[in-house]
Amino acid sequence: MALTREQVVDTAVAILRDFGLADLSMRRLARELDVQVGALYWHVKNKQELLVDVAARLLGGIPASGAGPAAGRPAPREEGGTTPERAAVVHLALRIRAALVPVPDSAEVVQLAQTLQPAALEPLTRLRELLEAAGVPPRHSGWAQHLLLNHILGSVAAHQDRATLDAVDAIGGPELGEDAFRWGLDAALDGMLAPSR
Amino acid sequence: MALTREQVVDTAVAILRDFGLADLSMRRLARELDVQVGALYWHVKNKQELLVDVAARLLGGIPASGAGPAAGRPAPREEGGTTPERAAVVHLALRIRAALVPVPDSAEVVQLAQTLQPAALEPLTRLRELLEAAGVPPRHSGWAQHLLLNHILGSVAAHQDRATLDAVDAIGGPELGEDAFRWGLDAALDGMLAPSR
DNA sequence: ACCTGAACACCGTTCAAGT
DNA sequence: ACCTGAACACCGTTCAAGT
Repeated sequence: MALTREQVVDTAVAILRDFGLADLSMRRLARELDVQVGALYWHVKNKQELLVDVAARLLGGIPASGAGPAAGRPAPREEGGTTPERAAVVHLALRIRAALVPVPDSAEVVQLAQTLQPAALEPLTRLRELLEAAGVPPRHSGWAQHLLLNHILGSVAAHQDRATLDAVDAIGGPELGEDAFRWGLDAALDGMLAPSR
Repeated sequence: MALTREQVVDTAVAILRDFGLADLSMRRLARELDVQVGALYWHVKNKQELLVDVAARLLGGIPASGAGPAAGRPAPREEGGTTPERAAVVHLALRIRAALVPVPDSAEVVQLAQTLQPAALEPLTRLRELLEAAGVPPRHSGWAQHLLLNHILGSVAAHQDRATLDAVDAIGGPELGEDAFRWGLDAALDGMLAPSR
């Protein structure tokens, strides 16, 4: 039976997950699927388009989660210094990070997809909506979204590079695990949600 | 006369600046220098090492600037809500961004260099020192440095991708210029320098 | 509609051999 | 010490031709 685009994307994700981006070539992909390279180009325009699909699949498993749309009215401050809307942002950010951390070079792939087709990555647009619900004014929510996304992707990349470098050479630098991520996330949110802004 | 490592790095920077990372191949570099490819490998271990040197040169032009070492004692709060130490951080971040923005794909190159040889990029270690001087506790300054660096590199990359995509296709998304950068920088610093942290 | 075979124009890296 | 020539093992993309 005929090859499908889904098979192509599935296999691409599998190669990325198991061997990293350097091994995710069109030729390797074709070999894995037992077809000639040219066959792939009937299902996919080019490699970039394929990587956008890969990124979408990586983030596709993230559920909509609770914390529904309470946009419009300003977020109420709670006694603990946080709000449910802010907690929803934190929760989504952690989910995105958790989805990417186990997949090598996923940060690079997501960044490419984000610049090529921002609308294709639903969880990232949701992040922006949640930021607005948490109190970031709409004229700044795009900036806020980018700040958080850079933090997430930077954290994922550093974490993975750390892991591979440790296995090879063992050089310096701070740990940059989930603790560092939460610290930066909280700091950024504190700043972005400050009453002055 | 003989080729030098400086010539190799200089020419690599020139290619990056004029044509981008996709055109910066060892073969193209050799052609530009009128030598065979193999000759490059006498002066440079491999392409990654070369790119570390390229990144160092891109950031090398940034002067030490004022705001000397006032580390140790806590930063005094001023009436304007800012301190000279904080201003020094902002100033350096803007200098780094300004140095990278005109060079295509420079964010990618710097990120690679930063993970490969963090100590090779002096302005980035200085950024960490300035953050400590501004009040970030040493156990968090590595995290803070990474948060700011991700913001800088993300801003540079988005700005450049924007420019190239606009020339081709014209798709959506926020502007993400220097205004966005300063907004995120101020927000992040507000959070990181908050008394609670 | 879907795929093969083969080509085009590239890569990074190595290394014997030359000067 | 410094470089050439040539090879090895790859790339992404295109496209006539087959079924």
